Amino acid sequence: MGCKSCNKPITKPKPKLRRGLWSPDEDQRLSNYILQHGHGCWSSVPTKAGLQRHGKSCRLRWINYLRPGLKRGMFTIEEEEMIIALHRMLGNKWSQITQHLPGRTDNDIKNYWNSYLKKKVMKIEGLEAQTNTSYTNSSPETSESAPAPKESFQGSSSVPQVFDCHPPEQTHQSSFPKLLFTEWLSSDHVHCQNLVNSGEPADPRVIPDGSNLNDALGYGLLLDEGPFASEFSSPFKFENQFPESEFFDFDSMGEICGDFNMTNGVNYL
DNA sequence: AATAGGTACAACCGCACTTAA
DNA sequence: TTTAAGTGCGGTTGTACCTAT
Repeated sequence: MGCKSCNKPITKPKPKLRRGLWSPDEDQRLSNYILQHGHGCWSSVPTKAGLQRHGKSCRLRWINYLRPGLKRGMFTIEEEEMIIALHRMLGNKWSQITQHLPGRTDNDIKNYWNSYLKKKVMKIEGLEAQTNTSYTNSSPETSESAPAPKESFQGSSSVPQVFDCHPPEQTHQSSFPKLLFTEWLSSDHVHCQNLVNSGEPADPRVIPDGSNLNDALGYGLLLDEGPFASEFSSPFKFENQFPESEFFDFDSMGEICGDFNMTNGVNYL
């Protein structure tokens, strides 16, 4: 069978294909080709771009490294918190988590999680387990092996999706102050610096050491009160947790992510 | 200075899904 | 309906770099 998009039969891959790290020259070739012609059928890209690589390898290189608009460098506190929160809800659905972090790739996020965030979350949860034994739902395996929730997201984010969260009674057992996710993020410009610089949250709603968002999302603290509770109309919803009118709005997260564009001077596709 | 261990990042592998013939 | 190729995704591995001993 031929390639769907280029309508040409694809010859079997050449036996001599390069592997391993990409050279600057290869990057340049691939980048030039795709910017001029688009990728079209990935399997034909290497040939047309003059590369001795698998189409799959080209695709990965483009998506994870060469694609315009990628954000390089350290993750911000906001991104970190968002990854933790999303991972708690979605599990290892990196592609879905990536949709809410413009400029980051699933590979970036996956690597960051595996190398750093996972340990951080485990540490936080370990502390929580020590200090508050009532948080039994915060099991380490949730973040460790992170199987996707039974009703986890399937398909694209444009399709209405339902979160399967913890039972609502937990909401009222927590000693932590209640905090809207978007509300918390809206104050990020303030509290993040406070957290980092002073070690004490300026906002009493914010819990130090990055645990506030985890707890808020993990124990159903979000959206049951607060100034923005009535403004949400997103398809995202904690089905078993909130009244009909109270939704968890990822569109708002997207707007917040928009700040990244501005602050980093990066244009995203 | 040498080296072992840890970390971060890039790339590959294999599976599942989609789609066209 | 079947089959084969393309594509996407998550898991894993390889490697360069850093740090502690």
